[in-house]
Amino acid sequence: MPPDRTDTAPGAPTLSDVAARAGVSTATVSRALNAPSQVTQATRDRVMQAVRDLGYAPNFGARALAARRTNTFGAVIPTMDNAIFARGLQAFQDTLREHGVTLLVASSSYKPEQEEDQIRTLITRGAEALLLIGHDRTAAAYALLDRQHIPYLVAWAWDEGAPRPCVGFDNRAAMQALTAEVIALGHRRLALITADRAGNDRARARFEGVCAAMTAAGLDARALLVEETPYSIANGAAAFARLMDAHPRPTAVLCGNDVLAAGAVTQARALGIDVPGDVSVTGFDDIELAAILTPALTTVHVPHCEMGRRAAQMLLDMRAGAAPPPGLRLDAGIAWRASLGPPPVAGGPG
Amino acid sequence: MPPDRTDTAPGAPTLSDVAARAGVSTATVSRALNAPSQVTQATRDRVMQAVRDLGYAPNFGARALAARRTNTFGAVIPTMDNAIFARGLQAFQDTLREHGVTLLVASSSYKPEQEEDQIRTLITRGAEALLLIGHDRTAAAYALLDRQHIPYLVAWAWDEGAPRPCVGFDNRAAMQALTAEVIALGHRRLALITADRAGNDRARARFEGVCAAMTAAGLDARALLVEETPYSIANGAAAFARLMDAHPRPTAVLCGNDVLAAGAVTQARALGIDVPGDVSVTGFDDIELAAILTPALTTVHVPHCEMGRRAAQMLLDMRAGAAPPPGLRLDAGIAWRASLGPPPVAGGPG
DNA sequence: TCAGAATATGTAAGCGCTTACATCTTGCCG
DNA sequence: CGGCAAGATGTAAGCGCTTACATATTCTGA
Repeated sequence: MPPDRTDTAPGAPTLSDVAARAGVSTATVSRALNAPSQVTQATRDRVMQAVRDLGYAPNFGARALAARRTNTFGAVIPTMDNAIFARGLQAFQDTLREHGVTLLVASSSYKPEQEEDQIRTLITRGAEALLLIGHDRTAAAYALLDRQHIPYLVAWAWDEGAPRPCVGFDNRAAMQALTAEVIALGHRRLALITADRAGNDRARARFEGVCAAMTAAGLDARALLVEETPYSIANGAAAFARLMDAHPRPTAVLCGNDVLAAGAVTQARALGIDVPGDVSVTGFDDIELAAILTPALTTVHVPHCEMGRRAAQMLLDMRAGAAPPPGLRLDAGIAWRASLGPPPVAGGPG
Repeated sequence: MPPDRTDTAPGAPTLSDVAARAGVSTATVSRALNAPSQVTQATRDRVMQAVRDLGYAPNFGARALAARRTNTFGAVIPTMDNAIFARGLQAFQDTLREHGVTLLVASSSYKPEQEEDQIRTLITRGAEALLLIGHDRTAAAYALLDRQHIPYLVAWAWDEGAPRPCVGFDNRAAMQALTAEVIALGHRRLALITADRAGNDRARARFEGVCAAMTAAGLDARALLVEETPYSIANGAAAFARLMDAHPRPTAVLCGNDVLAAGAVTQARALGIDVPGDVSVTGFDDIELAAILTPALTTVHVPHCEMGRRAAQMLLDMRAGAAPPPGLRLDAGIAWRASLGPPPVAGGPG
């Protein structure tokens, strides 16, 4: 006979409430829930009925504590404000779910200390593996990850000889390729609207890509006009406005991502500047927004979904004890749309 | 002297590892972490040093189990794919954080069974209160919430005499007001692109608002062309294309939200249809996208931030034992932009 | 019919933490 | 200088669950 606790439970129902109601032990309830095949059909039915009657929901903390596993992964992304990480993360999550793993997402607002905090929070909540964006973070954050023996993977960035497992594309090479196309169209006076480069290796790599392309084409990279501002449409618009005050004006404004580019394109309209007739604009990321802007944005296409899927697979393997895999490089191509064209003849009114 | 456990801990460091290293008991470590004022400065320093040395991160589950509180709230939103809920949720989260509460977010993909699942998951993970979107959900979901004694709040919807605490705006009235303006501009042939109305009381309310405005203006609501499709830009575009095949064509296409409207506007351009010259388009929600579309979208402005803040405050009060508050009605106005104008003269080419 | 295998269920020991309570210091006052 | 309040720290009992192990119970074949 199962133990018959006093049934004056005032709080939420627990396993033993269910056990009492079903007339079995807590062990049997636990098995009925987690390993149904080990329990008689009849018993199982009784247990399930009790679960339903009581509106029982297991206590995750207690379960994790006892079972010493959580089936939970974590991801810390810089921001949820825009859609940059949305699609990749969705694919990541979907793949994890197929393997019975829940994803917890936190955001760092591009602040290193906050990222460290969020990593700690996710560990605290039982994350068995973590997805992180880019390589830049505090030594303390890496130390914490090591001390806790948490497998982690850097995504949205692939670098030659990176010392950590990573999956992504070569930000530098992709931006260099796009810039080379811009230059090939005849543009000579270039500008870049970039996110803050401090603490953001992807932004730095993209900046370097622009410089490399200029140098390779025989242009002076020091002549690149640079506006640095946090990612947002409004900031992109403001930065674009500042660039249009330069003399001579740039004929092409490269943007560190599509959100900044959206601001640039919108601001161009407000200023009565034709894109791409007067000024060309390019983005980076190829989020949904890029295609519905007017004009539609020429941008670097990032393989969001594949990256998310691969990241999930790699982390699952690592949790299972696989050796840290080598970096996985994915291709980022160019999505050609309307916002990029040749410069105005005679270099424009600048 | 504190107990000196064997220090061959292979896994992540625990409280007693920290205690051993600092030369104190686990109770003292716990206090140093949670109630620093109860511990001598010297002891506290020693503990903190040990925490740092070991890379200790507390175990949330164990803590929740012992302390019987989690300081965690949950929210189940229909989707994270688009930005509809982003701003409100951000405000909700920010307000909670000010009060030391962490937010866990889950999404239901507009599926009732999945929502029930997610509610259960959040409860399982220790949510002490829940934010839900709209009133429509399974009886089982409500039963579960009651049985678990979880305070919850319905947001993004306010209804006359709703039987549950809610905070939001009157979807029906807002859509009716916008439709009345459309009609006042001279439009007579109206169409509506709406999300699936089954299981979505907001979508139904908005539909009813359109009908009510038509009836009030002496038009036959049965003449309203309705396209029902899940929220997405692509679906909005497809629905718009179908509507443009109607004879006679509608002169105004109302959309159940801004995402559908973005699809409609984009598709109009693709079809060579001028907005608002040939056809007017309106949205609902006033997300960031609305302002940067071409033409910018006339839409219903929703007080996202205030709603999020108020929701947080109400739920915090409820957790503290306050009686369920009466529904809180916020105002939703109209954001006038370029996509709405008078119908073409002579009713257009339809 | 019965031993022994296979299956179903119960018992009870923690998982890592918090906290009521007990114990030990310290400081202060008469 | 004793005694006691106040403060600092230690002890140990669980929180709700899983799971190794022990204990029925049923089934199988000779």
